Amino acid sequence: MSSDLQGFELPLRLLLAFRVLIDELHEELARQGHPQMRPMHGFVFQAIMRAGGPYGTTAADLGRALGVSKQAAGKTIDMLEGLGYLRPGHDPSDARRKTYTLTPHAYDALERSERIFEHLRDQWAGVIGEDRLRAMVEDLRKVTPPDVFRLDTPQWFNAP
Amino acid sequence: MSSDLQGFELPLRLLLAFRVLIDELHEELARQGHPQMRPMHGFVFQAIMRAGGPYGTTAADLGRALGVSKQAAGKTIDMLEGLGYLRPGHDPSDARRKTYTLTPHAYDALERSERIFEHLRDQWAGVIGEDRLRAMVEDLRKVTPPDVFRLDTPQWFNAP
DNA sequence: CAAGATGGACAACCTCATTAACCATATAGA
DNA sequence: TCTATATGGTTAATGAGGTTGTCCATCTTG
Repeated sequence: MSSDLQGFELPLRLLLAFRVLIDELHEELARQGHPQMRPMHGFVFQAIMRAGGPYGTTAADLGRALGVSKQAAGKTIDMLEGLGYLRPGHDPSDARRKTYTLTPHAYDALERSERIFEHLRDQWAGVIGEDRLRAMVEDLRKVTPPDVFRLDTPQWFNAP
Repeated sequence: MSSDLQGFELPLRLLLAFRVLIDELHEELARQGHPQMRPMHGFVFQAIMRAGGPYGTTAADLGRALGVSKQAAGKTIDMLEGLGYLRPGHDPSDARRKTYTLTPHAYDALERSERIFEHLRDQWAGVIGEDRLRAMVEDLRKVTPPDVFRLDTPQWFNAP
C-alpha cells in the first residue's frame, strides 16, 4: 500500500501554480483600486466581451459562455453591475434581451490584470528561464482544450 | 484598449490543465466504483493519513492540515464517513479526541487515483514528451510553495 | 486545585452554485 | 394568422462547503 502517492504531484502543482498567480493578482489589484474583484471576474469580463450580440451580453449568453446556468450568470451580473463593472442596455431587435456591457471601470481592471499577469510572468521567467516558461505554456496548450471560455466550473474559490 | 488579453494565457492554461486531469480522474473513478468521490476528497484522504496522531485524525487535526475551520473539517468528515471512506475510533490517551482513519474503500480510491493519474501523465508524456513533462513539473515546483497541504482554499469545485 | 487550552457539537449565516416553475416575447409551421 | 414551441428573465427552494460564535467536556499546567 503505497503511502507517498507521488502521482498526485502533477495536478497539485498545476493547482498551486494557478493559485499563486491568482492570489498575487488580486492582492495587487486590490492595491490598484479594485479591492472587490474576485477571481472569477476577469474571466467573466472576457466572456462578456465575446459572448454577446451587437447590443451586449445577456445572462443567458454569459451562462452558455461560462458553462453555468443562466440563473447563476444572472447573479454574477447583478453583483458586477452593483460594483460598477457592468452597464445595462437593451436589444432593440428583441425585447426579451436584457443586455450588459463593460464599463470603463471594467476595462481598467482588465488592463491592470493584464499588466500584473505580465509582471508575474516575468518573475517566473526569472526563476525558471524564459525559454522554459515558453515551453511550459506551449506544452499546456497541447494538453488542454482550445475553447478557453467553457470552463464548466461552478463555485471556484471564495477569497475570504 | 487591447482586446486580445494574451497575458491571461498562463493562468488560464494552468487552470484548464488542472481541470482536465481532475475531470478525467473523476470520470474514471466513477467507472471504477467510486462515483461519489469529489475533487477535494483525494486531498482530504492524504491529509487524514498524515495529520493525525497514532490513533487517527480528528476534525481539529484535519482543519489545521487543510487550513479550514474545525467545523468545516467536521462536516467533510461526516460526509466521508457516510460514504464509507472513514471509520471512527477513539484515542485511549485523550477522551476528547474523536478520531477517524481511512477504510479499505478509501485506500482503494487512493490507489486507483494514483494509477489513473499515472495513466494520464503517460498520455501527456506521449503528447509533449517525457523530458518536457518532467521539466514542467520541475519548473512548477520552483514557483509554488513547498507546503502542499495547507491549500487554504475553501469551496473548491462542485462537480455537479 | 484552579485556570487556561483544546476537542467536539450546535446554531446561525454567507457564497455560489443547482433545479424547478412561471411569465413574457419571438419564431416557425399548418 | 394563429398556435405551438423555444428562449430570456425572475423568483424560490435546495445543496455543498465554508465562516463565527457559543457552550460543554476534558486535558494540562502553574
